[in-house]
Amino acid sequence: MIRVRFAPSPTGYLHIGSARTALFNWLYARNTGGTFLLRIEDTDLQRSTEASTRSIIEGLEWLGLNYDEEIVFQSNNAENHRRAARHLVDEGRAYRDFTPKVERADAGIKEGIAERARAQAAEGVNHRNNPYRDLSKEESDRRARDGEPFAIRLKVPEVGKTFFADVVYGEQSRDYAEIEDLVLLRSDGHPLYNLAVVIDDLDMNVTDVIRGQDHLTNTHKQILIYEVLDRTPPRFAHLPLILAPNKGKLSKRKHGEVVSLTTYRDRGFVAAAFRNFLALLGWSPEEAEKELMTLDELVTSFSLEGIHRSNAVFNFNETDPRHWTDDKALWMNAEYIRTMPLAELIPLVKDELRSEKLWREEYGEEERGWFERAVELIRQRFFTLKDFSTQGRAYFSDDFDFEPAAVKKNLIKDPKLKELLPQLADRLEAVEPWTAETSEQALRAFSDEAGVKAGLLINGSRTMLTGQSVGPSMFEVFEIIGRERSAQRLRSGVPWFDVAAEPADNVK
RNA sequence: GGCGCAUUGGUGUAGUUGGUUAACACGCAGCCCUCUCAAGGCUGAGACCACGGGUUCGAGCCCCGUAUGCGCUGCCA
Repeated sequence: MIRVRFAPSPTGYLHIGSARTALFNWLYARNTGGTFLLRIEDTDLQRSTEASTRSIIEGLEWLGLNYDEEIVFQSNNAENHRRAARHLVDEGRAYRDFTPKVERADAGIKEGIAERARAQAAEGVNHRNNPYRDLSKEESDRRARDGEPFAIRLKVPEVGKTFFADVVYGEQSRDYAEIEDLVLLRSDGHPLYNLAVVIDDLDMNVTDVIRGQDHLTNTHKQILIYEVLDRTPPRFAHLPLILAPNKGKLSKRKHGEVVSLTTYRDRGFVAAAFRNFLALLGWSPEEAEKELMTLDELVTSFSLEGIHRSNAVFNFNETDPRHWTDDKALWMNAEYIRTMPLAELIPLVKDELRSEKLWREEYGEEERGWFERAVELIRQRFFTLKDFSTQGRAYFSDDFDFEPAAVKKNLIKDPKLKELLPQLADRLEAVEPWTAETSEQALRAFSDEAGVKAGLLINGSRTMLTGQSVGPSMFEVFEIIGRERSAQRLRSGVPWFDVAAEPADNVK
């Protein structure tokens, strides 16, 4: 029976790389009929926050990745970890290190470590030269009893190698000489990552560890711990990383909110679309020609064998509103918005309108039919759910903005429109019944009489009715907006001759 | 510095046991459609498969080296 876990550390929001790791774990569990677990790795008390934990849970919920058992908080298992560490000391597999703790500033730490490693390499390091490594049991016990602080380090054997077969990256081995005597327990008694994961994965009977490739080399240390514990390690499958456009690591500090999963929810992504997109980053199904996949299809076609080894670049451009995130993700979201069953889209649109105070209860009741037709009409050219409340605003409210460019191009350009549009309103008011076809007949007849091109009236009407220069077929718009509202808007006093004098964004 | 991992058009990917015009999607350009913008249809540009050697009748696929990128190297996870 397969048991997998997603084990994020709550030191920030859930970012898309972690979200993908969660997705893959979940897909694998569902594909194999296994169990998907969630463990919050909050052993770093300084950096862990409750807000992060919430963001992780919310994110998983949004993506629809339900976990099968109670959430495990790693900090609750600290006593287990300590017991294991002490046990290893008793067995002589680990030792107390009485070296005083050196504080490290978190910022710039990577450079510091690399530099130190370089310096050590230059003078020939021996990872086993810790003076306390071979301290006699008696003295070690005595100093501990006397209250001298100590960390517990694993006593890595002098010679040998660790091996494991990664499902994605294949056979891996690492010489013991490459592995330092890692700290298991801090001098303040806090268990550290490598010990904690091993103990908890064992506790939770995890059979397959699926996680980011940044842990590939850590795995050797964990294998070592499994060995001294005399337990068999789980299977490991490491995932390629998701990189920023410059092929660097995705980070909050450098890249901001584009890397946060909740940003996608908040900016109008359909969860199914984003999930679909994420699944294709670093994995591809056997029938690769199919990219738009339902959840069921993802579940049935998912396999660890389809995971790649090379990192994937996630494109985005914060400065360009049109390409603020990956083009393909945006395309996929649009594809979902225009093709998903209307019944599934409606609730999402409802939430969006509600959050913008555009939702009216009638839309769910007597005007439900109208609402569905309106959504059907406008969804065809939307990219995100946000578009329903921005570009789609005029369909749900009489209080909408006019795009200055649209006003200029479709209204101000031809002064005749000032008289023609109200006249068109008169004509339309007489149309019976009110449909796209009848309004089209009326408009075309009027344009012939007036001796102007239909396009002039059509484009002018579009801007008068929606404030925009682009949108669905105008006659469909007439039908949806309704006869009275259409006529009213055609006559409404847009002061377009004064417009040019006003600041562009004040045009209303 | 050491160790590890990776390397197919701008991006995501496909490329069966090495076999001849390197495929698909997004993006980009153009055309068609058309009341605009999308969608849709068609067409196109864009990759000497990181580079250099080798093995072979033949290599994107195998081997070696180099470069580049990424990861780990912490009493962070």
